[in-house]
Amino acid sequence: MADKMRVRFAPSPTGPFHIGGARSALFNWLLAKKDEGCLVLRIEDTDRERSTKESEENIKEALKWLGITWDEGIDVGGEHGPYRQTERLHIYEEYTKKLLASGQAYECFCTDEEIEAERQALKDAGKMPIYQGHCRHLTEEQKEAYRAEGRKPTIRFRVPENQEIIVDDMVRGRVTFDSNGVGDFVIVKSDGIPVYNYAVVIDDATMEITHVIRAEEHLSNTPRQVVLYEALGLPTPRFGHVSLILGKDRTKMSKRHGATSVDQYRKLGYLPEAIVNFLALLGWSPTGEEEILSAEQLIEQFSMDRVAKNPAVFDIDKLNWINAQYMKNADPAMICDLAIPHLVEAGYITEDISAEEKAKLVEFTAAVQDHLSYAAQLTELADLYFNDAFDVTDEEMKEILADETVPAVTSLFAQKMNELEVVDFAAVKAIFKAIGKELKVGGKKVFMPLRIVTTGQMHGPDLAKMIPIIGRERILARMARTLDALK
RNA sequence: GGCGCGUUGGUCAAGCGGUUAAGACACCGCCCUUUCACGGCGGCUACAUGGGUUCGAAUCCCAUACGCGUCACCA
Repeated sequence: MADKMRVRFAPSPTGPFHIGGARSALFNWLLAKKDEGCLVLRIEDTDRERSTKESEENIKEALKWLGITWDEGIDVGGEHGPYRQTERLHIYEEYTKKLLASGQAYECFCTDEEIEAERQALKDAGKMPIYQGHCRHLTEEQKEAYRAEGRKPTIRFRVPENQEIIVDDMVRGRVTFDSNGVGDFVIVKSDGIPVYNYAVVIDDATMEITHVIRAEEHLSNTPRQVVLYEALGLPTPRFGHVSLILGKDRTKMSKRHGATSVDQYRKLGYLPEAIVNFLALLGWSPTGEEEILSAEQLIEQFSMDRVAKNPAVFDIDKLNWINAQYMKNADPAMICDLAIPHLVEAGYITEDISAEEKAKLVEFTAAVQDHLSYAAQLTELADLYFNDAFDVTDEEMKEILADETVPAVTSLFAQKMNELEVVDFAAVKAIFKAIGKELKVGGKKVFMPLRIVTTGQMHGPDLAKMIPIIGRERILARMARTLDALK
């Protein structure tokens, strides 16, 4: 095709922006970037009950945060606007008139109750619960009678019978459906608002979308759309249905599976590059063996024929690992900023933290950032830095402190610390070395007691790094206090 | 229930008729580090089942099982 590729992302603003939506957006974006095509952002807000302005904002913010930019659509404009479905009602109306005039669509006066009863009866009889066409051939008199009753019609599309509907899918291959299994479906609700399956067709066609990349849950809807493209005489785009993202229990990701919105990950202190990297790997795989890939690399390598058919389970361990890779090279001040709300919430600091305290905290962050999967985890290490009043109750720790070498090690440590002019990493490291040498005890017998006595923990970041950050005063006070308590 | 899609290790996955069935995460072990981590090295574990087609099948076909999606005046 000579024309450039035009793809779109068309979320409905009905809740927090889901991680699955982010992946769909990402795939479209990667494809557009790769082919120097155009990504359109359209808002599908025909569900007026559930659509909110906040959700729309949330989606835009999340996309921007992830670095997914759109070339055309809400906010940025373009030649195919407007880009919000509720602002396009007049466009749909034109097409509806044509369909009605040609008899390809008709008014349906059935009530919810009638439809429901019919559906139930069919189900009970073990048949397909599709609309039986009760209103297919109403006369003008019958319609008038219904109107006089106060019934407001919906508009149904007359689905052609005995047709094989073919969807040539970029990821699934050729999928065929029988038109008899579809049933006349509603295209315009009784309030005059078009239904998703209808609006999406007109929008994609009039926006000249060439490739529709979306989640697999839409595959079963596609025959309806194909049949509409044909009826409207509009060009059908290429489809690509990407499989779903599942939770640990192999069902569609939902609240039960923990954090599911982009926002939640952002707040926990995950980095956008890591999320993008992780999402790209969920359902797509690179040719090479390297899995840590920048957006530029992803764009270069991305292609639809490497998109997997099978659904993928969201693996938080892998996300954590990928994020940790990006965290290592990240600016400690930034990580610290991301962690601060969590430190406040955990009660370690208050929001009005001084510049001096903040600087210390950044130092601390720098010392531990290799240990973090995401910024909020800093709270798990925060005791190290903030808690001067820990108690040693753990039996294993007590045992280590009961060793005969401990008194000598601790007192020599205190002495050497006090003699120090500058307390820095090299100096502390030298002290450890000297203690081991002078007392002829192994590394473990030097480090473990001192670690426990100064931090109340058995594991943690490099002690020689931590001591200068916590400071001589506090370190020695902690040690004295702990030793005292054990007597 | 109808229709549709899927099924390679615990997880993500490569594989497109002939491979010792890649790689990554997790897990385990070893090394490095006089602690802890990081890092390095190594190990563990897989083609859902049953029939075909073929000289040869993880790869092609058909059944079965299981999972998921969809059948709204939601998107």
